[in-house]
Amino acid sequence: MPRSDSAGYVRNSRDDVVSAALGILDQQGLPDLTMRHLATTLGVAPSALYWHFPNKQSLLAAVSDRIIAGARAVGATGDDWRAAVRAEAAALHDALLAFKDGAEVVSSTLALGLGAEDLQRRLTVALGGGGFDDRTVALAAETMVHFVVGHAFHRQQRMQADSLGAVAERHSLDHENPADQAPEPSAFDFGIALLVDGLEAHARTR
Amino acid sequence: MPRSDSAGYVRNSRDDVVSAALGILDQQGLPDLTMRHLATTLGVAPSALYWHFPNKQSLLAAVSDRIIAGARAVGATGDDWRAAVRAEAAALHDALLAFKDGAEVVSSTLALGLGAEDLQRRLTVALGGGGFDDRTVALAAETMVHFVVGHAFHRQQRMQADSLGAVAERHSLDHENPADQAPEPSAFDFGIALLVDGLEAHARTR
DNA sequence: ACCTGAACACCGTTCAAGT
DNA sequence: ACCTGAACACCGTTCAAGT
Repeated sequence: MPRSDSAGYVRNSRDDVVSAALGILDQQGLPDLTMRHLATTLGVAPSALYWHFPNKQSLLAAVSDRIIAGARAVGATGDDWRAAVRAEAAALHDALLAFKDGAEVVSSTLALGLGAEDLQRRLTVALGGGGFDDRTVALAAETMVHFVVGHAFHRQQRMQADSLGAVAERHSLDHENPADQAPEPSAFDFGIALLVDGLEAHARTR
Repeated sequence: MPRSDSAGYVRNSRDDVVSAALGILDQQGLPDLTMRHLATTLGVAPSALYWHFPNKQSLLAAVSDRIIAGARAVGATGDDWRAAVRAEAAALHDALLAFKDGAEVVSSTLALGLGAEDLQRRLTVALGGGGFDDRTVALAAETMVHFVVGHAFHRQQRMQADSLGAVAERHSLDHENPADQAPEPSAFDFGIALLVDGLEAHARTR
């Protein structure tokens, strides 16, 4: 909560800045999340932001961490590691979709190695229930991260493109059955199922 | 090949522009691939580029298409669709890594639906050899595209980060065995194998 | 602890005009 | 067919200084 200083100007905490950034991201999108725009929203000069963050990338990393932290906790699923992995992947997928351009922000942060490690960590934990060796778990988690983020990114861009233009042609075969009530499994579920099945096959050959 | 005009200034074709852009991308990286820098390299005013391309994104889409077109042709692999899929994935992966920041450029173009369809198309064709139904092929291809691009992107960013800083800590368990001679299968091979195995399992349950 | 003010060194894009 | 010149509306970042 920004407070009014005795000196008359606003004082923001680091968390205030991240919250304002998330607001701009969700309502206007990543292209409008500029340091100058963010500063204006906070009622502050652009240079003030550099007291809280050394640069824009680290701000985006903090935003990214908050997006991932919003992923719902997955309840105990008994001894079914396959269900646990699927649930964890779905929770992370939903968290990326919960904010406009969320997947893109997390993708760039992840690529730069600046944060969002919780994504990989949660999948790693879920996969741990399968009793695979550490290397297998790590590689499978990495593969899933690429798929989860890539899918969400692609989906979000498509939504934006669709809402923007009267584009006649579909550029993907994955149209998610917008009207159906009992649709076939989505492209996301399919991809995750493929990976889980692959892991089971891998386990049997040892 | 840029020619000198009778009027005294250079005349570039659309292909000249794309080639110059690829050169800057590979030698300086995506952040330095600006319209102004590109124009300077071509000996032309920035506004001249807008005769060839309506905007920067469409320029990047053309660059992206050239990167994908550089993927080596995969020879006939007999009747082994698994080998064909693995070879195709590896060829595309290598093409993305052949230019600095290549994966990032292709990723953004792909996300915006502006090009790079050849990526999906080649994997789709390779998967066709497995005799799956069309929907399965399309979804599997999409899953693989996300993995191939995501992996290459991540890897390229890591290389850049490593070359840049004396960063002590590893942020991934995938360290690619830089010195080993007969290394374990790479994270890339592992991911692809997982997907191929998953597809086979899927096929058996029909 | 948090912010201002001014500056530096850039961006992508448009458009009328030139050859 | 391809380019110039000038302009518009922006960027991220630094730094000395203020309270």
